[in-house]
Amino acid sequence: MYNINKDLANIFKKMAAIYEFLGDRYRAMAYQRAAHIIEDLPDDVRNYILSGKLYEIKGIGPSIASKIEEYVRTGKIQKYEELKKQVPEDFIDLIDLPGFGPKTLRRIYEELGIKTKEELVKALKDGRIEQLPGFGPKKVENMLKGLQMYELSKRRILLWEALQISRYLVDKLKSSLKEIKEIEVVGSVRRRKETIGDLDILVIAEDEDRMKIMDYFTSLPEVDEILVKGPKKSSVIMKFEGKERQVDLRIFKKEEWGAALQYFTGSKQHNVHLREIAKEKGLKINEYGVYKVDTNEKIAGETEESVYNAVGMDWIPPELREDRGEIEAALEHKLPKLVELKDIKGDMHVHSTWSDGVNSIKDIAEFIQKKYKYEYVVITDHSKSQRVAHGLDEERILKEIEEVKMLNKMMGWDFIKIGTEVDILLDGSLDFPDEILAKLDWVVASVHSHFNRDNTDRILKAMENPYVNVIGHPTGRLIGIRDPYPVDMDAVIKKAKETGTALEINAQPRRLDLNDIWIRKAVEEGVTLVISTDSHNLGNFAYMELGVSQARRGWAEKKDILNTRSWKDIKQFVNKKRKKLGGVVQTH
DNA sequence: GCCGTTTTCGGCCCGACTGTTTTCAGTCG
Repeated sequence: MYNINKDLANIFKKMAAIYEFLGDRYRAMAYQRAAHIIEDLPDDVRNYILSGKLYEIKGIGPSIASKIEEYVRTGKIQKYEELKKQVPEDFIDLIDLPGFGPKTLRRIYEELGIKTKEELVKALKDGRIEQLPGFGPKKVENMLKGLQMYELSKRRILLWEALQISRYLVDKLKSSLKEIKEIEVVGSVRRRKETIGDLDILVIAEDEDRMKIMDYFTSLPEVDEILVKGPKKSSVIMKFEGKERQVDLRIFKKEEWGAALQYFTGSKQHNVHLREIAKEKGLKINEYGVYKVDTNEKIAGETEESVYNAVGMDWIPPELREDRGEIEAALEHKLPKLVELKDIKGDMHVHSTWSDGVNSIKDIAEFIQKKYKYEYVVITDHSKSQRVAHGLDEERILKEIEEVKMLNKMMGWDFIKIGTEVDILLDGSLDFPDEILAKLDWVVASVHSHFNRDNTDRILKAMENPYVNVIGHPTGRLIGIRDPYPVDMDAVIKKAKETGTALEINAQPRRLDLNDIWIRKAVEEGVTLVISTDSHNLGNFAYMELGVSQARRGWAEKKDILNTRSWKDIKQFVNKKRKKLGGVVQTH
């Protein structure tokens, strides 16, 4: 069964845009919210209909629920078809462009009769729009710029790239300006979302130093264009390796810092929900602090903890701030104690020169021991079906096992563990016979072919093998490049629990697979997870940070992540499954 | 269109900056 949540979310987003154009702001907000909710659902909406739970979802009322049912039944939403006729087709997308709001577009449509993007560009250039009352040359210029940026502004960058840029800018600003007392990158970077649009930076400084900081910031060599420049906020377009990014800088006072961090970290839905609760308690939250509504007395704001505490909540880790239940949990003091990078004891999916990695096993082992202080590393080279990756056949993997034994002897202890990333073949069988798999410490099984067919049965069958310990990158997606292959993840999660197989959180920046939604589902079902870097060179080991933040976004605690445990415990995990499914138990 | 241990009607987060204005609407995050 194919997941239709995304299709529905897209329709509701478009309906929201149309309602905004029509001037029905609040109805637009309702649809926008519904779109987000549906996108975040861990299950196909059809399952919610079947279980009668659709009407229990907060934010989905009778009207939107009936539209969801209509779409499931007929593949269409009649109301949407009617709405589309009331707005020129091009305008639905234009509403998202910088410089184009609903009011502006509406006037251009009504007063000039413009219906397409081409006509719009023409009218902007020949001065017709500039002559409308309330419009002027600057506004027209900004609209043209908005159109130009269309493609660019829509493209999001990977979290990893955003983190590199963020850290560079923070270092640069902090080391160049002693006036900056504190600096932090906020927004979706701080929440560790898998892709990032703009970068938001906050600093603390004295009032009299503001303009000096803004002058320095807006004249950095990477700045391509200044969009906005004021004493409290500046906005620029920066160019990094040919790619354009919007970067915002805001300056606050020390006593406002916590409120500012909270406000600009978002997400928007999280903040709206938080403010609603504050309001119920007679409080008002803005980016400067928390205030009593009746007396306007400021009661919190210097630290983020004080802001959350003021409304009766525990501090919420940024990775959870998506309005997916964290606010309710914080009110009840039931937030999870999330896994941390320092909890990680080893990496369990690594490629060496034996297949398609660039470093020898010896170099990998020495590097990891020195830099990461792990207790173990598992080498998991490809199996023979992966010809392009120099996958190993039976003969070569036996030699690899010998090499690892030899290296461990040299190092004086069993730091290196030997495993494989074995291909799950089309029929669900594996690319190595059980006799080989039985000799290994750890087996990752992954799908590397036939991405278009339904891969559920194939993966379920692989999980039934007593030697398969974890499913690698379970959905096969590549962010921004390839959608997940069709797979019933609910069934995979169930089977994982049943068979004692772990699921991987692959930390490669473009994979981050499982994603946050599926991690949460797996955690709820009590499935064990493994965070692995799938490293192909020494630099890749740093991706562990991304895997951990993704796990945190999925509400995972230390106990949910296998590689926070010692190797003794991991061996127990392996043998438990082998025993249960009739495999040969590891003794070494 | 959604929501409600103050409300089933009347709200729906809030402030900065810009561009166009002689005091503010529109946009943005």
